[in-house]
Amino acid sequence: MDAVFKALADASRRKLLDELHGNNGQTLTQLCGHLDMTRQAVTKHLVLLELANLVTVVWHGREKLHYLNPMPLQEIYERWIGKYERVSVQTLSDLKKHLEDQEKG
Amino acid sequence: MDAVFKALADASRRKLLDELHGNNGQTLTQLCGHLDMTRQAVTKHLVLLELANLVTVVWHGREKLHYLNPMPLQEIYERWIGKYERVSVQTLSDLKKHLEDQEKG
DNA sequence: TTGACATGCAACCGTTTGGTTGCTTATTGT
DNA sequence: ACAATAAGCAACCAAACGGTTGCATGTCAA
Repeated sequence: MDAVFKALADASRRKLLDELHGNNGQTLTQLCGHLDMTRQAVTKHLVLLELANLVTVVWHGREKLHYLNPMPLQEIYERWIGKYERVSVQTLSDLKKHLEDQEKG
Repeated sequence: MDAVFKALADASRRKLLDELHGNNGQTLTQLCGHLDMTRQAVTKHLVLLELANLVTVVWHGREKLHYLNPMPLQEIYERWIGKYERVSVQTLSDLKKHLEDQEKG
């Protein structure tokens, strides 16, 4: 879980996921074309994505094909974000107003 | 968006959100009770959560009350995670198998 | 076979992060 | 009035992060 959140914390890595979402199975050099940094930097980002299981690699000769794996994202939603759904947004603004009025009066 | 992902990247901060989810409106010292670090460290975490708009603060005398705001989480789901929902998980394993068979034969 | 191409590995570097300590300020309750 | 409580501010530190450069390895195609 921590690895997934960490992986998502960087904009370049989210961009890589976006690229694969648009065109799955790209090679490393293809992915490098979308980002303004060296191949090695992209490699490092991809390693983190692989560790988080967000990207799976298939070697094809000398080419490394990258595939998006959305499973961890669904898990994060189901097991983490989902539980915050029922927190009332109204509750907060109501309470804030209440306290402010209380201090004035 | 980036601030939210960054805020969620740390386990201590996610724990703080969890604590507020269980018991909303806690003071700073209350929140410190749940984490094994100094008050100042917790403050820093809370600042990031506030910047990400995940936590809203209401001052009440000398006490700082913290409230969970789940809105950014819902936005992340709707505007980011949601779009990955339709990526077929099957596609990947199928392709992987295909390529592996291809290389053997 | 050999050159070009796709990738890996390792060392290095500045900045950010997560935490600490020490001190200050402001509110509260007796 | 004053001691205790709740919190803020600033400096400092080690480790992690995001990126670079230089070189090595393996595969393909002419």
